[in-house]
Amino acid sequence: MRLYNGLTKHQQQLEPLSETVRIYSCGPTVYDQAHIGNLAAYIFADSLRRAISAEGHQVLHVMNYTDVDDKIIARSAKNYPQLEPDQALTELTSKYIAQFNDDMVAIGNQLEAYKFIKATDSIEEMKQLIIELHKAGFAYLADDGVYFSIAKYRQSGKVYGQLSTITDSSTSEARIQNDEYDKATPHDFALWKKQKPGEPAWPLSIDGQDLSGRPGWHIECSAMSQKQLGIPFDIHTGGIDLIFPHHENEIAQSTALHKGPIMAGIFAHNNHVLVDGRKMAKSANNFYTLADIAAKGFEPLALRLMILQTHYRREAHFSWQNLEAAQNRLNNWRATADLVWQANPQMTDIPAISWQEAALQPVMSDNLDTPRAIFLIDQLFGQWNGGISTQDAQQLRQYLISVDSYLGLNLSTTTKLSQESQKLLDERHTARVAEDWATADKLRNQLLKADVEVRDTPQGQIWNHRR
RNA sequence: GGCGCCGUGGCCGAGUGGUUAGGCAGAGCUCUGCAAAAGCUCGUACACCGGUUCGAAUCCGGUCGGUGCCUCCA
Repeated sequence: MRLYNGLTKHQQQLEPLSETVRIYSCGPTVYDQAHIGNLAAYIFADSLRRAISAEGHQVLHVMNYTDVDDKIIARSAKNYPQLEPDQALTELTSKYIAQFNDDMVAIGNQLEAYKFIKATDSIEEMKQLIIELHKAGFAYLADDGVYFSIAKYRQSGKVYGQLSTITDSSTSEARIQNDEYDKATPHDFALWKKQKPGEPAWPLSIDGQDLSGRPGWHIECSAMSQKQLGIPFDIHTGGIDLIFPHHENEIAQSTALHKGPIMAGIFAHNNHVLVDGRKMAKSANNFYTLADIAAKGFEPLALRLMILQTHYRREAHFSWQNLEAAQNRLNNWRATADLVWQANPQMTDIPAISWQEAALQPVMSDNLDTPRAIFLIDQLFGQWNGGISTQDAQQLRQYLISVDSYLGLNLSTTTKLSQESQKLLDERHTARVAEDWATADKLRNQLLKADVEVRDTPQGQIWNHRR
């Protein structure tokens, strides 16, 4: 498996650090419905893990739920004013965690393949890390919380900003203006924020000071990844917008106390989903959710295919036309999948594109080249319009399993025709042989009502399930 | 302002020096009793200007346009 590493800006061979490939994916902040752009990041992470697994590696894939942060606190206070802050928080986050899990399943991600972890279940580890960072001189106390010192980090010989290649001069001006916190320097970031009135809080005391409050965003991922995967682990994923400051800060926190390699060997970031040329975002109010897609009659899996048709390092374009194209392609692929049940002994066709050429493994291990994989599938599937031979049908069954293992489109779940439908199909065959067109057409309509489409070829009828 | 990325036919999207990628959408034709996600054909794409080269969508320079991060963000 070759992967582009944001750390080195080059592709490299994935060489597992241990028997199990350890992946950490920055998960959702559970204060609202995920939109398509958010989901794209998880489709990417899921595809990556699928590909690594398919290569025969054991994988431990951890994803966090960020279930405490400023936005969550604000939203929970607003939605549940009658509850205590911590109860309101739990109420809100549990609702959206459930929603997120539903979305994950809907878009074809393998929920059972992840180890999920909530930030609020790792507060102790976060506190411990903060205390150690403070003890080692990388953190300092301020009026409103605990901060990480970039200067101290650099003094210790470590590099800050290697992912984003960001410099002091490039950020300082913009950041000072937005600086609401009591930082020593603009780059420094909060490890811990002291409680304000009406906010949930966890106890923390350093140097005898009561710092009760909540963890900063970045420390959550550092503590959770370290707890679940150790240091260093193999791959860290997230959207490109997480490169700075989130991942830079994670690296600093996780690396400050360690000698040797930094927190993860490979950082893999997916690009944005665009709408009308602009990044889909809550703040821009140009986002769509799975519910919006469903309302227009499209399936979440069509969205998955639409996302996968663009390489993860490139910007993907969301449009209804694009989604429709993906939905049609998905439907056509399913129709081909149904051929698995319709092997025709008369057919001797051998695919013009060989099974070997259509193998997904080589292209998927080439930096997760999903567009190429889709092209190969198109090539292969386009060959059985007149029917499929017994041997090809058998191989197709195997191929579908492979497609599903990589792309998660559930093509191999194709089901046999029901007995009733099969009976109608047989009757229609008889009617056609007898040139009783009226009956044949009637039967075709009956089948359609059972969501079975039929077409006639010189070799006989071919059916497919309608979605 | 700093650091990046991108610009291919209606919509996507491959293609890193030399034959039509492909999909979806559209038009026409054909096969078929009709129909069909069937077959065939078509629109002759590569932002612009230079340069390198026998030859560039593909390399180099510039121009224009778009956009991302720098603030919560997938």
